[in-house]
Amino acid sequence: MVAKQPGNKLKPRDILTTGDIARYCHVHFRTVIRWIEKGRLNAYKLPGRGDNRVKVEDFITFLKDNNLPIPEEFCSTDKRVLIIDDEPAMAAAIQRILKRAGYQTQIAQDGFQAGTLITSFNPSLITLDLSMPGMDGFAVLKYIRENESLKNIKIIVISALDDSKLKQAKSEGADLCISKPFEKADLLKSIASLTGDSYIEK
Amino acid sequence: MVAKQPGNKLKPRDILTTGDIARYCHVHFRTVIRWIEKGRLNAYKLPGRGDNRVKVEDFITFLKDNNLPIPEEFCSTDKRVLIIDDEPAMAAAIQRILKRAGYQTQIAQDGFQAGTLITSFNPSLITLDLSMPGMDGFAVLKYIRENESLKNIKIIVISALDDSKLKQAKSEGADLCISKPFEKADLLKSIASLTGDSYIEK
DNA sequence: GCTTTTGCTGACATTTGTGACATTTGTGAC
DNA sequence: GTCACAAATGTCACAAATGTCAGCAAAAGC
Repeated sequence: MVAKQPGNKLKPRDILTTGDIARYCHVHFRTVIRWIEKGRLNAYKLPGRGDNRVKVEDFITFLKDNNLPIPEEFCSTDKRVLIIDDEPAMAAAIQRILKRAGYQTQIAQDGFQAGTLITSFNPSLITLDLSMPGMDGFAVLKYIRENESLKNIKIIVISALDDSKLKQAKSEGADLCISKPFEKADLLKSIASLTGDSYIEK
Repeated sequence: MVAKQPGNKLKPRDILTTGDIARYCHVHFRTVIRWIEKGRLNAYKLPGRGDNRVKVEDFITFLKDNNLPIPEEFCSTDKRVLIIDDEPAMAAAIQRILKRAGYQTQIAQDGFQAGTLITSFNPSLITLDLSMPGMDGFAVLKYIRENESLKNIKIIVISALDDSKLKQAKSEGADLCISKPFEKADLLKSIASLTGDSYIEK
């Protein structure tokens, strides 16, 4: 039982070296250093020789900014879905469908939970039930769209409300609306269209 | 700066080992020892084997000197207070008092905002109005206390509710209760007692 | 008392930064 | 098309920093 402390192994790598990035991008690490020097890629330096270290989020930002393909290891961040629904049965149903399709999911049953999870779970997409007691779905829409760090989150409204309300939701920031009851395939297709995944019929 | 509450189970770390620093910096502890040997990082040695120990303030100084990112655990030494209140006037009043006393503040006007801010603003203390339409203050208390990453946040309940409700709040996780209307000094004293700051009468 | 974990040391392997220089790529003019 | 030119990228050798490993002993837990 020597060495190899779990703490040093960083399973989910969140700090990268220039060499790591060179391998991911299939370029020479010298090139990576030049990207850093020119400020294209955000990094910080270790004391000694000045070795560069890059946070994964900075790397992802860099990749997105330059339309580079994102390595699979980091794609998991793109498959996180937050389900906002106060009815446990409905939330569980949505969760089951999404989990089976390979998405990571979390359920929020009220506004406070939704808020904590949206910043800590960091989903790339949320499903939002508009008609929840004690929570104004439209306010959530508005807040997300006006918040710089959240505005890129895709939002699918799932609701039993009438068409005029759904139209309003779209105008206030929802990317898509699905009316209850819905088909499993509809949900998966909608998500796939927003995340850029391909939807495979089963 | 460190809270010394009698009920505080989690002893705040103010002395670090090389292993701790290695984990924080995502570096091998051998490297940390070399930083110490070269005098880049201030440390002292224990008698026996000569184990290195680093004071948190020295570590922070080291991080700042070298522009390294500071782990979140050490950011919480800041005086960040989240004010959860749906009445803009009341929230603004509390904010004014706290700002003048040197605290960083943010206001959440509903549960969703409170949730997003509690994980993104990362406050070390929150003031919570229990009686807010559309949000159950007790549910918020419960959620915070049951959540591993939030449970260390201090909570001051500010409410016009009767004593039995305030007692209930305390039993469900509130550190202190203040009944409306309150004196400015009461609020500041309460906060100071929870954060370990000293309260200076003006 | 015991066992397990953690930290130090020294030797060695690997990675990274730097500078100089070669090669490739993109662009616009002809 | 091709030519010249600039910019980006790759290559190389060297030095320095960092990582790895094994053995040992102290520290921590029980």
